[in-house]
Amino acid sequence: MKIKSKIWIESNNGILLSEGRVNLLKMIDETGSLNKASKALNISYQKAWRLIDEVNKTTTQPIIETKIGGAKGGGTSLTPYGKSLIVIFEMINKDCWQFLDEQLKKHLLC
Amino acid sequence: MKIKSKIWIESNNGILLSEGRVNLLKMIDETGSLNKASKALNISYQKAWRLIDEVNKTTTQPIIETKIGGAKGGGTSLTPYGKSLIVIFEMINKDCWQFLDEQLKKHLLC
DNA sequence: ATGCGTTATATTTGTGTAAGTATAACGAAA
DNA sequence: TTTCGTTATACTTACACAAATATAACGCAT
Repeated sequence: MKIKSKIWIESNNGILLSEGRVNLLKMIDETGSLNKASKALNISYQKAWRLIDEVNKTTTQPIIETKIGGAKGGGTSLTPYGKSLIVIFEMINKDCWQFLDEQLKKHLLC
Repeated sequence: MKIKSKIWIESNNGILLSEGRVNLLKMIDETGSLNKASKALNISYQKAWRLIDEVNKTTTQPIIETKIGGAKGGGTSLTPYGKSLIVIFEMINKDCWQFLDEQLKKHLLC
């Protein structure tokens, strides 16, 4: 018997952050490329791009920087703001899980 | 900017409770019939039945009692255990929302 | 015994989202 | 100026899941 949750943060322009998006951002940070990140997460580049595009539309400050062309073809990296979003989301998510586990125990739902 | 969540409780046999299932249980309690409850929630009877069937598979104690046939065709009602599940789930859900709102404020994610 | 409204299922049909395909643009380096 | 790996985007196809359809079973009441 286990309690689970999915949390996400949205503005009036759409979804800003969810678990999948945060995973993608983390992978971009690791690989320095949206293309590599999508392969690592086993999703299509197109889907990854769409997710990031949506995230971008909801924020005023940019969360990523992209470079097109060049010797290495280009790349994508996170802005400091983007990195901070990951940290905050993961903290809230972790705390939420802990909170829910406590609630389940408290109400003895077994 | 708003934080949202979906919570659900699952056992090793499948999902026990989620928001949709709780709504359905509440409506069954109000109407005394799975058929009427499904119409009230604007979902098909088949979907409602499937949901309830899954819930039943995850619990040892029964959460509903069904009657087939008879003058009024039959009906479905909640057991005391079923009613208590609703109360507990809604309490946890409400508390979770409040918790998340506090978290969002705390981290000033705006 | 027939009708009725319900529960209980299987089977078919639809639909919305995910996946796949295709292609343009870019710019540093050789 | 050609090559390369990437970002960026449109368009088509596939598929899982929801919805719809169909039908059986049930048992009280008339």
